[in-house]
Amino acid sequence: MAIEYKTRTQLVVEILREKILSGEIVAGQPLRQAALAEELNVSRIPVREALLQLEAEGLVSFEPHKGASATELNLDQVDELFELRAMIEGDLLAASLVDITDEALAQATDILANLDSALGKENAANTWSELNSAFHNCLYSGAKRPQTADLVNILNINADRYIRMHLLWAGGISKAGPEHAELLAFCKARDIDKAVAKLKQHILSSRDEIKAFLQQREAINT
Amino acid sequence: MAIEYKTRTQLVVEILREKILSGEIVAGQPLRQAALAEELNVSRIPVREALLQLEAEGLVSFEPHKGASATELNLDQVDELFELRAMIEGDLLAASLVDITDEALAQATDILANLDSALGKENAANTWSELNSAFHNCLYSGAKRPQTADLVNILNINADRYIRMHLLWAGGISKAGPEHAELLAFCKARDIDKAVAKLKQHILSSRDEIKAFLQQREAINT
DNA sequence: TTATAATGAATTGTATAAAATAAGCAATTC
DNA sequence: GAATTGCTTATTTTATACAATTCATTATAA
Repeated sequence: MAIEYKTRTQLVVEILREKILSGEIVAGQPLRQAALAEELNVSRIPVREALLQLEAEGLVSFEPHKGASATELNLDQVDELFELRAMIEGDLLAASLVDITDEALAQATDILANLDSALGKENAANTWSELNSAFHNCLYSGAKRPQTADLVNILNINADRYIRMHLLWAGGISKAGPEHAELLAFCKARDIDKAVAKLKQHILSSRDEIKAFLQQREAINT
Repeated sequence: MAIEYKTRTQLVVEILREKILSGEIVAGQPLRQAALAEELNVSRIPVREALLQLEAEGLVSFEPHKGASATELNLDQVDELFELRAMIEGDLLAASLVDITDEALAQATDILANLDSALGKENAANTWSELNSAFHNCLYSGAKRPQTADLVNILNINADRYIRMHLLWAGGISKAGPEHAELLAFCKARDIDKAVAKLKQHILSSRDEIKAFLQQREAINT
């Protein structure tokens, strides 16, 4: 595998994205260009460009002359985000299952095994969400829809913030394990309707768990 | 009305976006930072940042150390893009019609009148696509879904490139006029199912016209 | 002849310095 | 004393200068 060169901007994007997703950078907190530049030992230009890219991903908001901050997490966004995901990913899965390869399904099976064993271990939230993305992307690999796949990835980066928070504080999405298994079974049977229904239900049930958790937290913090 | 300050980057974004949408910057053509900077009388930094933003919108592709270029238009993308739009905008319209205001519907009626009279006049492509966006956004105004609305806008910016090209070369989307009128009638009757079906059919029929046109052009150019 | 390495011009990426802007505080006016 | 104006400072935005990379071209060797 070829090692790929990365510009400083790309590196800064990855570092900041990870810090935001993991919660190390807390929502709302201002992101000072000079401070980040010094901390990461680069100039402010790559920091600026990285912040701009993260804004496009929805993780950062950027106001002219006022600077950037990690976007806040809130209940209304969860609804919108997860419903968008259910709709788009459902459509993508349907398109994918028409001619998904057996290799892709076998790979998904492998990932699922790792996913189950990841829970409870060190750094569970990070590895879990990475494997979770890999699992879903694997199922979507049959659809030749690069633009839709890109869009799904952006939405998932945002959903990831909530999922990781939930994993971290509540220990996990309780129903995810069995739901993944059922989903994969329907995919292997090439039962498109049932697979899509299960996927949508899976996404919406994680939404419900996350919303319930957020509501609980909000109640405590008031 | 308050005058709003704009950074150079924002101005460059707007100028370049318009040039790409209007076809003045042709797809595939490399966008040299130094040349653009000199032409617009700014330094390369705002040009770079503008190009990055346009990449996030999908109008430009940016490869490290190789530079930027306006993305190419092609048939496969049309399919994906317009099908995504049909699905997402259909969903958004359904959510909107539940509690859309009469003012919004009246405004849509006004816009529609202007839309019909815009065809054939000078700069038809530009004003038409602007009014077209305004019309659709008006119908979606009842849905309180800011994230989805943002997404729809990004998709529409991309679709705009094809629509304008088609308007410019073929004189217009032939069925758009009557379809808009029917759509608005269903909305006023608050018939959600029929309105959504009409909207989807409207988006997909413009897709078909554009695809047919592109295929024709491809056939000529080979 | 062909493949490979060296060269240099063009271009992008990054650092640093200068300019522009916003927000808060002091000075002034009414 | 309230409101406005003018400064001060922190921060962002932009310009300029330099470093790194790519790509095309030429030179060299097998």
